[in-house]
Amino acid sequence: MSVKRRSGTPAPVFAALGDESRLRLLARLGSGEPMSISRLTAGSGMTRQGVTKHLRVLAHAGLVRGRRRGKESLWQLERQRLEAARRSLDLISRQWDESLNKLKLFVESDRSD
Amino acid sequence: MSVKRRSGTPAPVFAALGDESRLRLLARLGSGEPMSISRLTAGSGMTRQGVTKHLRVLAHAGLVRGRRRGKESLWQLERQRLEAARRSLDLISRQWDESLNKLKLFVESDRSD
DNA sequence: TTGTCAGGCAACCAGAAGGTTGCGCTTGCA
DNA sequence: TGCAAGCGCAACCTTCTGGTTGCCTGACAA
Repeated sequence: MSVKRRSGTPAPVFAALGDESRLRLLARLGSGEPMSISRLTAGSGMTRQGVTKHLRVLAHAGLVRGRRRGKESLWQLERQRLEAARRSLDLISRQWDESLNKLKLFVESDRSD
Repeated sequence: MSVKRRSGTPAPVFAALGDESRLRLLARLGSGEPMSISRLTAGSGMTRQGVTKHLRVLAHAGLVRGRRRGKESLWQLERQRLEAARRSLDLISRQWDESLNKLKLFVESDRSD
């Protein structure tokens, strides 16, 4: 395993996604090629350091990855985490469905008319 | 529309999901019947007020709904938000895929060998 | 009517989070 | 060799957040 993460809980990923600025960064990164911090900063309405902080949060959640090329550092999306998060939502939703179904069946069989 | 929400951004929903305590509450609520605050508090390791606060956050994100019955207030999941959140993730992921594909096609057609 | 159970409201607190500024270090180019 | 671009680090500030405690209100059973 290359990245140090306890894969047990999806909360950190959701927390990382729970900020407008970060979602905007993800959207910009989603448009294709890796981008440098300066480029991400331009038109973002905040400081380069602000962008850097957000990128680190995203990276710590495994949603993004950065590498250094020359004097600039290029960042790109890391897709697997998004899918993992989606699977978590699926799980919760499905668990809920099953419980509801069981409950419904139980209630209906209980009427016994 | 019954709930006051700007449906533009999914960030609040993700932010609501980005906390372990709240995920645990969702999991317990996902196991079927609506539950009262006292019942949710039991075994949660925090105060009733803490639980109440989290429930309010979840409710504000549209993930949960509470109604009063007699002297207790019953809470249950609200599934549509979960699906909406999942769709948001789908969207980001798909947008990314498309961009990557375009880029790949472009690069490959550029080689022209 | 009185006691108790379930909640709501408000104040408070410590720590985390979003964001900025200042400074110093490399990389690359003229 | 010198200078500017791009970045990292650290300190700082303000606001938000997770959680608690204290007190008061409403529902209901005896």
